[in-house]
Amino acid sequence: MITLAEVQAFCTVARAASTPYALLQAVEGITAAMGFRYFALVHHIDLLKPGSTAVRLVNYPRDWVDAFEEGRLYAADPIHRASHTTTIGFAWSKVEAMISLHPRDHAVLAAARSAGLGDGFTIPAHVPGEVNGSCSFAMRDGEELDEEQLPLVQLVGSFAFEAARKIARATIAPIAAAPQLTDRQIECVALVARGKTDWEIAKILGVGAETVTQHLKDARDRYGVTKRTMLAIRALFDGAISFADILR
Amino acid sequence: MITLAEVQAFCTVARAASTPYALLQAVEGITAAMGFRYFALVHHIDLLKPGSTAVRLVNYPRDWVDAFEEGRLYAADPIHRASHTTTIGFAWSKVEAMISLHPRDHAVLAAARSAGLGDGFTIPAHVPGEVNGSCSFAMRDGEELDEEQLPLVQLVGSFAFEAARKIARATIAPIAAAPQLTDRQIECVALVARGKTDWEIAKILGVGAETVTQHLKDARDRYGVTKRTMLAIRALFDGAISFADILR
DNA sequence: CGATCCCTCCCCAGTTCTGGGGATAACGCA
DNA sequence: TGCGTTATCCCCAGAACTGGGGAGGGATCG
Repeated sequence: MITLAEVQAFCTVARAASTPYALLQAVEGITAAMGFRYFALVHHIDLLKPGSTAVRLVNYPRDWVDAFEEGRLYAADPIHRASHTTTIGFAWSKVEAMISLHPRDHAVLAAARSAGLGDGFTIPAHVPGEVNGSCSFAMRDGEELDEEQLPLVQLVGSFAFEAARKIARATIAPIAAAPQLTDRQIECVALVARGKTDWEIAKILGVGAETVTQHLKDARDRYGVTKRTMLAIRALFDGAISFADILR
Repeated sequence: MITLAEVQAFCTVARAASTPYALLQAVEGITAAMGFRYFALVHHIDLLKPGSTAVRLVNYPRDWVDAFEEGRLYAADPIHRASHTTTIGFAWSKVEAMISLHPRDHAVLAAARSAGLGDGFTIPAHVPGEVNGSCSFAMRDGEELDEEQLPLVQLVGSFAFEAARKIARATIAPIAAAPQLTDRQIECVALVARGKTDWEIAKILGVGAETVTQHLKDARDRYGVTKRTMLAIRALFDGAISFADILR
């Protein structure tokens, strides 16, 4: 059982780490201290792509890492997908309650188990405009999570990811600086995201159709995209609009 | 000084809270126990807009709340802006090191102080595709933060926000059960979400353009939508595709 | 075996979007 | 006062999407 003091000590060390290796050692130590066997501190993108400088600190079983990269699961992995739906850590056993699992997902989970991974706990790490990431800790197959300890595990995960992010920040290019849309542009984009045509949006806002077309033209320019679909999704991603605005 | 056990107890209570009022009471209790005076658990959007299902639990001084809403600071507030750049909590005194402050921002901070707010600690809460949010705790002006305690404060903030998010979600009528798309349909939708045209998708997948058009036609039918933008967003919402699939 | 689903391809007519050009007026800021 | 930003409106041509229709082949399941 780990103590709060140990977590704070880890936090201090992690914050001070200036190289991935230094952080890796600190994470290795705390992982064992928390009773876990494996950890994975990653951004959810293709980590093998040349030129990638994303966060990647992993000690998962070799077989599973290979299978994961083989299958390009960065985005598709059910644990990662589940981490996109919450702000706090969750046990892997709860994933079924968080997202709907495709048969393919069950296959992924089974493959992870057969590679030696047991239950685990994943802490999401999102920053608007940056690639999503997460910090996971896992047991060997057959071992059980210590529920009591999970809040501290969550703290460790958050600190570890932020430390890794700080180290990588110098080299990670943000997806793109989130441009600021005007109020009117946001209103138009929100309605686009609801599947409205320019003409319908114009009726709703009480302006001319040409005006709406112009607002959307400007908004596309700001994001540097050429399709209204991309516009809606980018606006969603950085929080200019939200699902709550769109779906009812 | 609060203990980990108290945090865990709060977590249990918060998780069980099914109404904003129940959560409010729990947050009030823990705020005092942590030695803070004020809290603000909010989404960074216009909280007065009718029909909003956003999170909003606040006990800031009345003057400041009014000034805040008057100035529509939801996304412009320097504390909120700073919270958009990190995954872990931060003391307000560190904001200058996180973002560049305009004279306007200094005015905002001065106004908050003169309304009675002292130093504070803010925990960001981001979920891709949702409005950004945060949970802040603040002292009276003149009092000092207890550095030792901040990790626990961060935990409390995370749990509180997630609990509020859960309650806010429950008030939204559940969306129609997610239809299952075929593999090919999902591939097409993922590329649509990246702003590709049918012709481009056809080239990427190595099939005829008519085939892609057909897959997207079928996918729209399954979701009961008529626009590819809606299709992409619905698929995003229920996890058929993810932001990581789209943005790199 | 038949039924059902999935993937593939095709045609067509009408609607909608996109990227070029324009323009005017109002507002705040320096 | 001038400059930038925002919001509003207008025209046009070509590209893209949408909703109808139809059709063949393969896999799976009862």
